[in-house]
Amino acid sequence: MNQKIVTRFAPSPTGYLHVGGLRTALYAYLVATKSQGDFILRIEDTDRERYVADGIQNILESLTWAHITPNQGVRLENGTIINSGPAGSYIQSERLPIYKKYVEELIAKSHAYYCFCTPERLEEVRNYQQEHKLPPGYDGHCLHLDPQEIENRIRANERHVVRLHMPDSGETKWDDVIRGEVSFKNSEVDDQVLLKSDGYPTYHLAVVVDDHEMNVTHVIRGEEWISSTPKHLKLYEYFGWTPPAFAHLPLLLNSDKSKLSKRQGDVAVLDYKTKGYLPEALINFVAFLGWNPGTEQELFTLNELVAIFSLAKVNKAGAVFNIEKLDWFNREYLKKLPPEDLVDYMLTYLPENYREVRDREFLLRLAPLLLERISKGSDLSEMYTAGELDFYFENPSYDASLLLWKKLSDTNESRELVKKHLSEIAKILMSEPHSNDPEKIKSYLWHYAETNGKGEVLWPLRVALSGKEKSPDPFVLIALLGQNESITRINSAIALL
RNA sequence: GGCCCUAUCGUCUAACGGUUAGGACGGAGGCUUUUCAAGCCUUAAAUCGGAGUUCGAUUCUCCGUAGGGUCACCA
Repeated sequence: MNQKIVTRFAPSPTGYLHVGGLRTALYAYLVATKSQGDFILRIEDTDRERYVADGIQNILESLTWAHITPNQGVRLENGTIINSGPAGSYIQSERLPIYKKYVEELIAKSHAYYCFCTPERLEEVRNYQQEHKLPPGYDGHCLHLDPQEIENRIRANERHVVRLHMPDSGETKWDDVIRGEVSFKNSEVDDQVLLKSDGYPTYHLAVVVDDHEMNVTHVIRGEEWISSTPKHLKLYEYFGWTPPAFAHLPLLLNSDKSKLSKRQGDVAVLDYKTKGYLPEALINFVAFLGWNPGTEQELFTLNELVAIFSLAKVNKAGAVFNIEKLDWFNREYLKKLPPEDLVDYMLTYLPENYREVRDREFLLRLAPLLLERISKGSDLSEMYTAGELDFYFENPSYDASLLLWKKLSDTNESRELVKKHLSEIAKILMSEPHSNDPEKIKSYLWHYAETNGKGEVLWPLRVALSGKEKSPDPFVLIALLGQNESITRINSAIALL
């Protein structure tokens, strides 16, 4: 691929970055990076009412966490927000004069016109159209205003907007990278507002002007933009610009197939971070929502995705965001974590004081045991809350009857038998010369268990060590706890019986 | 309602117009086993419906149906 591709991700800072946005950003990043082109981050903050103060921060944090980093426009460098590139500012609210200039050009060419209609009148028009089942859209009321009247009303400071003048015949079509040819009749496209009465551009104007000024070659965005693409195409035509390629991505869906929303689970990227999903897992998962490599490989690093990704293999139908599959990806990536990282990961989901109780060596042994039983960090927090983790850090307390294997009835004879086994095991553990050699100990214990009945020996031993009905096996626990602590726990069990 | 988009297992998806319609997640069963987890093996599960084109449609066309998107001085 020798064409240098320029893509952009252009969120508006109205809250948090959600996973759908993450996928859009990912695809745009992959396509640009693959061609060694530019991936721009632009902030579309032309709606002052929905503006959220730390919106930009949240977007950048989310992308940085996911390793999707723009090389132009707004980005994070050493924790501070920078905004730079050949096009000047990449925050639209700082580009107002540019939009104004282009709007004036459009008006001069009669491709746009002033409109003085009040919100109330527009509301009435809408209601009328709805009642009479007419196609919706602006009725052209201000299209043919007398130039002198326009001038007077503007001079009188009457509130006004500027609208795009769509032709009433013909059609607008384009060859969508993902969907093939899409076309709309011009008469069915609304005379969209381009410049609002507060002097800010609408999305439709700003996106076209900026994509052009920033040399964007591929517009990669969600399917919800399909129906406004004709307006954008008309603007390119009116300005005499070559339009970029358009790729409209399939939507991400809730399990009921509606557009992915907060109601049915987490949608914010940082929520997934908080829950303990690894960025590699989220990225890998989200990459597969609407795309596949055409092979049976499912695990890809970001760089591998860069190498193999292609818009040509993106499919058209919406994709349900299936958290179970995400969990699987996360488990796969958890398995790949180096031991030290695993400990740090585990520790962030356990109470502070837990790291004081045990030394690093112990935690290094513990982490794989725990991580094998969860999908994500928040599962650990839940296990802790449920009291399932305490025995790793302190002597467990439990009912003596738990020490009896299911095949033994709770009689004095049984208790004596268990007591005998535990005493024998304690002896084995205390005896030299196999101290501190888990493998040696295991072979001795295994031998004892095989000759005396595995269930009758191993079950009470495991319970003595864990105090739980379910836990890792006793050999693993002895290796984890060490000989001395194991003996202590066994003796406590004997005392219980 | 107008316009637009979409349609393969429950979910993500694969299949030059010719396959026993494949894989993954999840499910079920089994092996292993003192319990749990992991691992391994096995298994159930899909081409929305109807026409047409064709020797042959999951695949191409049309019509239905269903779902979704969009119809703001929001993006």
